[in-house]
Amino acid sequence: MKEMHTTYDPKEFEDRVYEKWMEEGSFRAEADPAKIPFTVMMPPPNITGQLHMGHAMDETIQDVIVRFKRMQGHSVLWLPGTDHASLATEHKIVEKLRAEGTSKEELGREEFLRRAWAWKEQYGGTIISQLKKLGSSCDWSRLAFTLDEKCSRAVKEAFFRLYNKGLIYRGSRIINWCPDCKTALSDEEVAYSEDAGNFWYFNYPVKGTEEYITIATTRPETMLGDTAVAVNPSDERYAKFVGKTLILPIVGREIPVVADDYVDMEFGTGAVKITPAHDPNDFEVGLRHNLPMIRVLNDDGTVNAEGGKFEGLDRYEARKRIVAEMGEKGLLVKVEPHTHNVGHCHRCNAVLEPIVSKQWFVKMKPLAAPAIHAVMQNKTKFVPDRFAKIYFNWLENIRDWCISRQLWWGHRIPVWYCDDCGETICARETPQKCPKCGSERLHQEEDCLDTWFSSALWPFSTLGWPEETEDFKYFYPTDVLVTGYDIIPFWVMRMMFSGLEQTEKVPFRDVLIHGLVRDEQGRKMSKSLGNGVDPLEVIEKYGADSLRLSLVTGVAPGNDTRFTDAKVEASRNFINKIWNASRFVLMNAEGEIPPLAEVRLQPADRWIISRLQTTIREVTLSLQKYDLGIAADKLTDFAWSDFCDWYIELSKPALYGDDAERKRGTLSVLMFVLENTLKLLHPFIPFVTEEIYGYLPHAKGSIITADYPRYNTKLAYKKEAKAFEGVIDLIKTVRAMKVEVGCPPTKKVPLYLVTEQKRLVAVNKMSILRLAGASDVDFVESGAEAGEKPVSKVCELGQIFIPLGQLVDIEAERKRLEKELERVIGEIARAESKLTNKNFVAKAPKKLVEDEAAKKEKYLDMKARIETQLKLL
RNA sequence: GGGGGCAUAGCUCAGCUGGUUAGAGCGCAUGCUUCACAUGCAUGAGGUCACAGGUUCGAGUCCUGUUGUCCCCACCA
Repeated sequence: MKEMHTTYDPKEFEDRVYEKWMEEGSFRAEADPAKIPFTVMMPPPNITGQLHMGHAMDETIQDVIVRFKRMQGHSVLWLPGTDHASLATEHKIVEKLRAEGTSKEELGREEFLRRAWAWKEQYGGTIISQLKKLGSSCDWSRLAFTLDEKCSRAVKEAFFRLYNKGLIYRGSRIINWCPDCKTALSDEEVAYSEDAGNFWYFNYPVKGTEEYITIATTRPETMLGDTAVAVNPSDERYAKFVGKTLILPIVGREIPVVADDYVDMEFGTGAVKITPAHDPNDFEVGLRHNLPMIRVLNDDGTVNAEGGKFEGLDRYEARKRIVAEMGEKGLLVKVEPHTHNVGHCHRCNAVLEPIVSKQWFVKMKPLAAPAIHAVMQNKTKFVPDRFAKIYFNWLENIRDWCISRQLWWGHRIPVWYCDDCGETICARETPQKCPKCGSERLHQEEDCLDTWFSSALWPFSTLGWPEETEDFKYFYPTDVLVTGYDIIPFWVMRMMFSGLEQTEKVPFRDVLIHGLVRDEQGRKMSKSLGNGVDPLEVIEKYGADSLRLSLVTGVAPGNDTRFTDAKVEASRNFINKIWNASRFVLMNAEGEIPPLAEVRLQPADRWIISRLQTTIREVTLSLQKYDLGIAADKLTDFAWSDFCDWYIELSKPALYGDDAERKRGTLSVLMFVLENTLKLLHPFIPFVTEEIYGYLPHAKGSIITADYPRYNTKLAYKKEAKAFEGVIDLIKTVRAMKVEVGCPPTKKVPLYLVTEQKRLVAVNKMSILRLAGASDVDFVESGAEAGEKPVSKVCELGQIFIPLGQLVDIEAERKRLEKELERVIGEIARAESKLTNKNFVAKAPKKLVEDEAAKKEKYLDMKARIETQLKLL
């Protein structure tokens, strides 16, 4: 047999183990009718992305679930992929081109796309290799990309269907425009932040009078596009002006004063300049009052021809000059500092401009309704369910989705226009001629679709939809979607309504939501703060298993968590423990080890086997509920405390003793428990468990495809396990007594026991001596037989006496006993108060009442013993 | 303005549908170099579960309110 290294060294085997899994095809999914499918779609990371801690956690959670289900015998498909991330990627490539001294306009669409694909080939794979480092057991043979042929086909199909149902339309509306990226954005892609700015108060002269109306604005440059001033209809201050005409300063345009409820009398001056082309609210006012819309900004944020002499200036330069000119004209009343929420581009952080523009939209109301119902009817469940509320809140307040982007890297909108008759044609394939006039002079819509339009189809586009492929039939709908709460509006919601609309099924049964990984101080990890921790560096230092375990322990679903080195270290220490415990078992494993069924089990054996069964049940239940943190907690507790600290220590007398049969029996139990523990641990720490599994003499195949342990009632040994807890309690009590009286732990002491469990103690005598640091155990009827000046303590098995002679400080011993007595009396009082409560006895479950009565008896017995001992002192 | 989270040991956090003496890790104290592991072992100190009410035989857990704190959405030009 190969020898295990003396220390746990993940670098030595992690890559090798992953290679082995790949070679064995362990991740490959098959549509096996004999099995129950279990499907998870990986949230596709952006091809531009680097693996960050958020991914690491998301991936780990999925991998734990997927490995668990695979071991349970499901036909598991975990489908990986990447997102073309149209805006993010295009932004990157544009920057690269700029550095090379060229631009996308210069290259033209075709050449630009060629470069983009080349870029994708070169860098798009990095995140994939990083996922492998983490141990992700996804089916790489099905690797998808939102811009590949399969997904593109689905996108066209979905668009086509929505268009024909009238759920996609083109129209001029106020949208969020990024002057840097030069594209429209959806409402969800706007990031608001409180920015310091100013409030400029301007006087607008009333035509033909000496009077003015004072308005306040945060964006003076938009005045170039003002087409009215609005006041509240019930505002008496301005009643006389309604219907009058103002002269827009600088521009000289005559604009009306209109009355509209939208205006808040309390805010600012109570008079609002109206710029319908550059503000969503003004846009609405403009529609109500039939105001002209005058767009004054170009796509790059400079002033256009409508701005007269300001044409060509950047918006901020124009702002400065306009303010200056208003000042010169004596129309600037005052300037106040003012912080307000400003929308920024999700991608490049530039300040967005609301601009009226012709774009494509998805009509949301008809799509949102079924998505709401599906969750209400529990067809899809959020875990934790509080996120359903957030989901509802979003969908109930949803507005139409702007899906067109003025970008090239993405799915080009499948719409063509006829150059002759102007007909709009939506088609799956490029049409040859206009169906209306027959003209062959057609040109395709220039715009691309929002990246999220293709992501929304991810659960089924990756399976070949709209074709009824084997994969689609077998693996769809998927079982669980794992993602962070920040993605609900972008993605979860859109997959839900898209899935329901296109496939008439919910795309997933459960949505498992996790929180954010924060830094040590609880701050969001971000590029600008530079506080992000690179998962790959952590893997390099501690191994992937340690990182994985640290990311799921002590974490509740949906809650944020902090990443600390200390946590990873704790995980590493645990894994090292497992490594060494395994090494211990294997070092002692000599000769033929009989299977568990052929072994006569000792009380300690039954105890650890029982504990294992309990752990199997608890861990399985927790994992089924997606309580990974609880599962990991129970598991580490069992493995470290019960197995390593107790059972292995208990096993040593047998292993080092002369009784060959008992030794083989103990080895059998050690091997059985170790193997099962490794299996339970495998989803969390796959590499090290696979590596150790390879050393087990009985193990067949790989642990990744082994059967997950099942709770076995026959091995539960509930009563015996409970009885054995008494032995553990005895050992702990003796240890504590020795420490309390200052007896050196190395000094072996004789024990005298008053107990009714003589057999149990006798059978475990060697272990008790070893673990408690005792020289001998004798049974007595009372403390009087326990030699000179014994200290005593009651424990579950009865009462322990240790004659310590000189070592004992009588006064200290009395105090100790009195304190103990006090505690016991307190417990008796507590139990009694419950038992004398008629309502408790009548209404509480019988079991609880019985337990309470038993407890009282136990404490009464203890009390009597302590009192006797006090008298003896 | 709307929605949501959090408040439990010095620190970071678990605690499911109400029922043990409220737990873990780290830290702290004390003691252990024996052959799996000092990335270890043992023992221990440390909590009026934010506050006030309520429901209940019974509340860290459910309800109402208060305070503090964080997040998301909307947004006053």
